[in-house]
Amino acid sequence: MLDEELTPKAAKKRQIILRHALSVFAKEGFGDTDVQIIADLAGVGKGTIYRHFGNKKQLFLATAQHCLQQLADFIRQQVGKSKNTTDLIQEMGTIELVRQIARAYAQFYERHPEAVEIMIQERAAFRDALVPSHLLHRAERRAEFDRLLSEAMDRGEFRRVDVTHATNAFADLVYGSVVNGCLEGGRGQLVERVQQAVEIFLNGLVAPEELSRKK
Amino acid sequence: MLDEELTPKAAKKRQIILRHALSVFAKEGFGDTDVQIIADLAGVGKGTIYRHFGNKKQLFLATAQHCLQQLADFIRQQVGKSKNTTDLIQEMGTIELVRQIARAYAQFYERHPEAVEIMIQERAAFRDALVPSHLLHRAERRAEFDRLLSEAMDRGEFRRVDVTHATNAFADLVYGSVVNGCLEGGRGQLVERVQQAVEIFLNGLVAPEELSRKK
Amino acid sequence: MLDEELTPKAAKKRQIILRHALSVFAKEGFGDTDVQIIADLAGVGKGTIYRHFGNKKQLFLATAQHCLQQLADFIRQQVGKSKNTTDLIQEMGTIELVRQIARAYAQFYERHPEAVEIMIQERAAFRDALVPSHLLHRAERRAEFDRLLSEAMDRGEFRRVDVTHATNAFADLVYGSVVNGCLEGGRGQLVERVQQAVEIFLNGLVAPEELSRKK
Amino acid sequence: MLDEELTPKAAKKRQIILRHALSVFAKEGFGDTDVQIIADLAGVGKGTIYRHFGNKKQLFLATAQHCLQQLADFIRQQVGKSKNTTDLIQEMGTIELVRQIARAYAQFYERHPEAVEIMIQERAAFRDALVPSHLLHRAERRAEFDRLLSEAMDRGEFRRVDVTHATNAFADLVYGSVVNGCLEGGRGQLVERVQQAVEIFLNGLVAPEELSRKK
DNA sequence: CATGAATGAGTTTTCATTCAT
DNA sequence: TATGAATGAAAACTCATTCAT
Repeated sequence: MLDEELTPKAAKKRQIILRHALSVFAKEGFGDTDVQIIADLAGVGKGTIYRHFGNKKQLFLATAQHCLQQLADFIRQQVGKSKNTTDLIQEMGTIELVRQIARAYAQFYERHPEAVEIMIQERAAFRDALVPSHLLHRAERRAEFDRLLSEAMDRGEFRRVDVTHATNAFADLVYGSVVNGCLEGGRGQLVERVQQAVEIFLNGLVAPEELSRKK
Repeated sequence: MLDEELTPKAAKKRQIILRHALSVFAKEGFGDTDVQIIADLAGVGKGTIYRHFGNKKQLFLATAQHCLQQLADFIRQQVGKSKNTTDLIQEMGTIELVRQIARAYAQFYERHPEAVEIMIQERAAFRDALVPSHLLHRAERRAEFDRLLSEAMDRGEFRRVDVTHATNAFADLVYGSVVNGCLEGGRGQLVERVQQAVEIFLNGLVAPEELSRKK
Repeated sequence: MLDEELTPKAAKKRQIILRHALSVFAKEGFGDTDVQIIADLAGVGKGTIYRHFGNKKQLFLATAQHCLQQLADFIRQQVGKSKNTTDLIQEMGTIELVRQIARAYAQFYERHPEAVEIMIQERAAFRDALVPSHLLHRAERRAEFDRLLSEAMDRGEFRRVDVTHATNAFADLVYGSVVNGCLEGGRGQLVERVQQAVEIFLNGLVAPEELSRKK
Repeated sequence: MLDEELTPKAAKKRQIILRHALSVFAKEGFGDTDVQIIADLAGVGKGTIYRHFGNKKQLFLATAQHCLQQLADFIRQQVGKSKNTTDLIQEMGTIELVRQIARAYAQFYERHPEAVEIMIQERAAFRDALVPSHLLHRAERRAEFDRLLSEAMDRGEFRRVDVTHATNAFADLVYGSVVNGCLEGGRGQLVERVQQAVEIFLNGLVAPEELSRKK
C-alpha cells in the first residue's frame, strides 16, 4: 500500500484521490461524504477509488494516514533539521525544544485545518481505529517525548514528576488547544493559543532553581 | 420545549427518550444511530420522537443539552455546594478550588463516558453547533473562570498572565485529557490523568513567591 | 409470517406483492430481477417490500413458499376432494389415483408456468434452500406416497420393489416432465407429456397378474 | 471457435479457461460468478477471456458446450465402444443397452457434479438457450433413441407405444433423477437412483410376452 | 495478442421523515 | 396525541466490459 510499491502513475493517482478525499471528508464529515463527490473532484471513476482503497472506511483511514505522514514530515522538517534530539537539546535547551515542537504542531494544523477535522472525524467514527491521526497519541512519538522529559529531569532542568503523566498532559494540552483553537480561525490564532498554553505547561515543569537562575 | 412547560407526564416521556437517545448516540455515533432503535428502547412510537423533537439533529442537540445540564448540576453539587465562588476561595484557596473543579469534571466524565462520546459526536457532526456540549467552552462558565484567575492574580497568588489564554489552556487541557483519557478505561484512570495534568498547569500559574512560601 | 397473523390489510398487501414478485421472478429470473420493478408493479414503495420481506432473497423464498401453498391447495382440491387416501383408493384404485395425482401436478404447472420457473430458479440460486418448491420433494408428501405404494404392493396390485426408489422415480419423472415439458408450450402439452410418462411408470409397477387380469 | 481452428497454444489456453469457468460457474451460479475469479484461477488476464469468448454469457455457453462434449465423449466411450447401435443391440439386447445408456449418464454426472449445476444454471439463466446442456434434450440424440425404441417395438421386445412419448419419459426420468439425485451426494447414490428408476421404466415398456418368456 | 486498470451503469439496502388511522 | 406502516431519496458497492499500453 505504500507509494513506493506502486508505479509512479498509480502513486500519482493515489495522491490525487487522497488530496480530494481529505478536503471532502474534512468539509462534510465522514458520514456525510459521498464517495462519488470525491471521485468527481479527483476526475476518476468511483470504481477506481474502490479499486484502490477497498471501501469508504479504508479510504478514510488512508486519508488519515496521509495526514499523519504530512504532519510527521512537517514536524521533522521544522524541528529536526536532520539533527537528532540530543544535539537539539545541546543547541537550544529542552524548554526551547518543547516550545518548538508545540509550535510546529500548531503551525501544521493552522495551515491544514482539514487535518484537524480528519483527526476529529476519526475519533468520532472509528473510536478504536488502529492508527490515531495525531502524532502525539502514537507510541513511538510518546516514547521520544518521554525520554526528552526524563533527561531534562535528570539534568535538573525540570522538576521530577511522573514522566508518563507529563507527556499525557503535553499531548492532551496540544490536542485540546488544536481542536478548540481551530474553530476560532483568525490568522495565527491557533499558534498563539498553543504557545500560550505550552508556556504555562513549561512553567509548571521547570525546576524552581531554573526559574530563579533566569531571574 | 423546556420541561417546565410540559405536563409531568410529557416531561417524564421526554426524559425517557433522552436517556435512551444518549446511550444509543454514544454507542453508535450520530450517523450510525437509527432513530427507530431509540424509539424501541424508550417504548414509544417513532412518530412520538419526531413530534417531541422535530428531527434527528434536534433530538441529538437536545441530548447534548441534556448532558450539559447533568454536567452542570454535577459540577454545582460537587464544587459549589450552594456557596458562591468568593466564599469558596476564602475557604480553600484558589489552587484547591481549581483542583476541585477539574476533579469534578473528570469524575463526571468518568461516570458518564457516554457524555464524552456525545461531546465528540457533536463536534464531529455539528461543527458549528450553537451549544457546545462542554461547559468550559461556554461563555458564562469561561467568564466565571476568568474572574477566578483574575482575582488570584490580583491577590498575587498567581503569576500575571493573559487571563483568556490561561482559561483557554485550562479548558483545553481538561478537554484533551478527558477525550484522550476516557479510552484507556480503567477505574480512576480519567480522574488521575486530569488531576496530574492540572497539577502541572497549576504549578505553571502560581507565583514564585507562593512556591517559595510553600517550601 | 403467516397471513393469519397479519391484519387483513397487511395480508392483502402481502398477497399483491407476492403476486407480482412471482410474475417478475419467473420472467426475469432471480438474478435479473430488480426489486424496484416488483415494487412499481405492486404499486408500493420499495421500502415497503423490504419492510415486509427483509431482503431480496427472503422475498424470493416467500414467493416460492407461496407457489408451494397454491400447488398444495390445488392438489388437495383436485385429488383429495376432502376424502382421505384410503377412501380414494377404494373408490378408484391405486393406479387411477396415481394417474390423478400426476395429472393434478401437470395441470397446475400448465396453468402456472411461472411456478415452474420459480422451482428452477430456486434450485439454481438456492441450491440448499430449506424449502424445496416442489411438493414431491418434501418429506411429508413423499411419506404419503410411500404409503400409497406400500399398500398397493401389500395388496398385490404392484410388484414388490423398494418403495423409496419407486417414489424417487415417480417424483423425478414428474419433475423432469414438468421442467422439460413446460418449454414446449402448446395447450395440453405438459399434461399430455406427464400422463404418457406416468403411464409407462405405472406399467412398470403393476403386478403381472394384474396385467393379465386386465386382458 | 472450434479448437481445431486454433493454434495448439491457443487451444490449450481455451481449455484451461473453460476448466476453471466450469468449476466457478458450478460453484457460484451464473449470476454470482465474477469473471475476474475465473481469469485469476486460469492465470490469464480478464481481457484474454473477453478476447476469446466475447462476453460472460458466451463464456458460459461455451462452458456448457464443453460439458456436453465431455458428456458425449464419455457416453460414447462407455456405451459405444466404437460399435454402432445395431451391433450393440445384437450383442446385449435393447433392454441392457438402455440400462447401460442410463448408467453411463448417471456415472458421468456422479463424477462431474459441476456438470449438473451447469445444466441447471443454463436452464435458469438462458431459458431459451440454443444449446441445451443435456444430451438427451438434443435432437440428434433423441432421434437415435427414438430409433432404438422403434426397432425394439418392431421386434416385439417392447410394447407398442408412442415413441416420442417414451423417449420423453426416458429423458425426463434421467434428467429428474440426476438433478434431484446429485444433491443427496453419497457415493454411488446417483447411479443407484437412476438405475432403479430406469428399471421401472423398462418394466413399463417391455412387452408382456417378453416378461412371460423371462419367467 | 495479452493485459489489467479504469469505468459507471445498475442494484441492493437503509432510514429519516411523513401522515393516515 | 400517539402510532408505526409506507415511502423514496440517497449511498455504498459491484462487476461486465472496454481500451490504452
